[in-house]
Amino acid sequence: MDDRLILSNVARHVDLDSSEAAYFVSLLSFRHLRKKERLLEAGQPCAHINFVAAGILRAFYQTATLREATIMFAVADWWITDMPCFVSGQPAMITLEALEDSAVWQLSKEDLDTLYNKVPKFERFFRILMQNAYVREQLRTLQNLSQSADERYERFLEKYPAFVQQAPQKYIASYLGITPEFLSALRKRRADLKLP
Amino acid sequence: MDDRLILSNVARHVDLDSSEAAYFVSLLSFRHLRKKERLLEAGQPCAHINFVAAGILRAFYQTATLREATIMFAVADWWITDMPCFVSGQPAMITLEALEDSAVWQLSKEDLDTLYNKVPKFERFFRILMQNAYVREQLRTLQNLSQSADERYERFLEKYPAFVQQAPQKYIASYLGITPEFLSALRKRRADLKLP
DNA sequence: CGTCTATTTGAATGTACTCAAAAGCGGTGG
DNA sequence: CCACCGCTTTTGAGTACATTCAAATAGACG
Repeated sequence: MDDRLILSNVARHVDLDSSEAAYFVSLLSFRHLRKKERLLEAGQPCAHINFVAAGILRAFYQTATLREATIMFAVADWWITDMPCFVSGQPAMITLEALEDSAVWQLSKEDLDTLYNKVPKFERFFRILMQNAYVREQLRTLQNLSQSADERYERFLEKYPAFVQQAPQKYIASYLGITPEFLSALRKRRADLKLP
Repeated sequence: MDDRLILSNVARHVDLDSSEAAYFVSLLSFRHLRKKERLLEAGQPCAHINFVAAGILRAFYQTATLREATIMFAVADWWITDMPCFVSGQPAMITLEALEDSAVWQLSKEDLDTLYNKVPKFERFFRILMQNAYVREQLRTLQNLSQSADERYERFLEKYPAFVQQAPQKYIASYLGITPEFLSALRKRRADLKLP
């Protein structure tokens, strides 16, 4: 399997020598996913953190009223898991599903704990990863609080043009916290304003 | 100054020997804040991460329409800063204000970077801190997306009873993403349902 | 006590949702 | 190759949740 992408991802924040890199790679397992296949199902134990090697995944939460809230999308070069449950050991609350044929590297919680102890550089790596994730999530909260659905959609288009290509509209709506019908109406209004 | 609280906070995740603890404390500076005094003002450089030793702080963002979005509250034993700007070096987007007379320990970005290198255990400590912050923020996003204002207020009461005592209602409203008038109406409705 | 700010109240408005149905689109099998 | 099936997106009418604005009331602090 081609481990260059994940190694270059790690190399963005820490320098590994070749034996550290080899050890890290030895802990990973590679997995293919068909479109609509699930990497994690709500209720199951969340034992892995996943690095997307190819394709696109979606993390979503099934609400009480049988609706879905999309937590995040992850394309190649992104990490994704149910972090609350990965950390706490509780059963997963979210489901991870492939939006198209995809491939991931998986690292188990036990192996990650071992890795932290054997190669402490990974403490730094995941510290930076968590820090960035926190920052992204906080900015998202800020936008949810201070902006209208229309503005949030605008920011989403700017920030994640890749997702707009690859994710069905109804999932984008559920990421923005609006109904698909309303997103459709927003888009129509935008088109009417700009084209004629 | 009494450094026991901050040392016990660190001790929750990593064990420091006495020289490491002494070194850590030597990097901290202590600061008192009067009620309404600001520890950080939007537009200024965000040079410090802060540990609340006493009192309560609020982090808020001033929106385009001159309204405020409350990002978080922090009581004693919590860490707070404008993380996006602390990390990136950009000018602060948020303001940190004391809701009552308070006291904080401050650690500068440069000193923290030095600390990471001299005492790598702090990589682990802040990795866990960032991880917890990310998890909290993601759960908040989830609630914002999937719950009504009424439910969000209910969860807030359960999760942060301390804040409800200490923060004025209008700030709680702006944390929940609703207007003070609407929170007042919600509370009235709750009272009418439960008391008679 | 008086002033200033926070909270409450109420009416009118707007933003986003629900429900239902039609139209569009993609994949699959005949 | 195209016709059909299932799923996504669009459209529209009626409704609910939350906001705005204005004014009254209540609380905090000097």
